Amino acid sequence: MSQSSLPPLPCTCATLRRTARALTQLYEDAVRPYGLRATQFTILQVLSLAGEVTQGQLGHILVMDSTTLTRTLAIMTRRRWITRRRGRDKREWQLQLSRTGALQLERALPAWANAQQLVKEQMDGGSEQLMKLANDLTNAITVKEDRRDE
Amino acid sequence: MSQSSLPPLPCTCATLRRTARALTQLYEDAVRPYGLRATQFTILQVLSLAGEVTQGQLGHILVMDSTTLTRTLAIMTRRRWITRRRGRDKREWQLQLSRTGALQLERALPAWANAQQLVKEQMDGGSEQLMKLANDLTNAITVKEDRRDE
DNA sequence: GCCAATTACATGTATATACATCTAATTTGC
DNA sequence: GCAAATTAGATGTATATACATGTAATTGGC
Repeated sequence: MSQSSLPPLPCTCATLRRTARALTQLYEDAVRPYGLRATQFTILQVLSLAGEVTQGQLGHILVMDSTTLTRTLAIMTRRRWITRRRGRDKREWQLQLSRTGALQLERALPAWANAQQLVKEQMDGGSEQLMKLANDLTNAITVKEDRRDE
Repeated sequence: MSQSSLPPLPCTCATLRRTARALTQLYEDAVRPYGLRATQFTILQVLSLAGEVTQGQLGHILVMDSTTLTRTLAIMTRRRWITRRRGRDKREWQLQLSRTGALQLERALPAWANAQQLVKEQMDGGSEQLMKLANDLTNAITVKEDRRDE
């Protein structure tokens, strides 16, 4: 089994980027009917779990440059999936899932769960292992200065 | 150990995309002094290993849309890292690493090896496991129609 | 061999992504 | 409390990425 049709790559980064592309195709096929991209779905889901967070905190959680989020959040705010208000610190935005956004997430959730289920089945128990290793690596290489919040 | 500073994400796709972003930062920091992006380095390395391939074959290997490669290859061809010539089938391009490209790869290789080594150390033996699981998943979800070449 | 279907790549468009640089707000030293 | 240093996010720019669609070449059916 596992009759490799893809040549292995010598580079860990290239390998994980390739897997991310493959997964992105699978998941975007799933949520496309709801007008969502992978990143957008992820942000909806994270906001739903995390409640109110600043743009910078969201960037930390996703290991994504805060200025990258400026563009994606602009799209999502325009579509009224997210509400933003200034925090006590007037430089930062407090972000929250709007009712529309929560509804949007709810609608797409079954399609996402299907993709998620398919991955679990294909990996035959290995998906938890994969997630754990991926998270260990992310934690290990994500710069420590990013901590201070806890 | 492994005092998780990052919250786990419920989504396999989001998790792997996050890891890919973290890895990309590490590896791009390494090869940036040589004017290379992660994707560009990967293409140099793959061409060095694979010899002459068509654009479509390269897309299969990287699980990347062939039309995406059009843009990246245009950049790399402009910089003379790659030579393209029409194949017997005049629709396709036969791609090859140029001497300049091979030199470019050679120059950046030690910096890449450092990043690679750092990942290996951080993962304490788990990096092979991670690569294997990632490749299994990629093979499992990559559409089978993509085979015919072997 | 011809026409229809398919294939390989190009192009238009939208989003994702990061870095350099900029501005405004906050924090730190004194 | 003020000036200097830092921080949060915005903006300009370049690349990465995929999909829809277009064009030219190839293949398949007859």
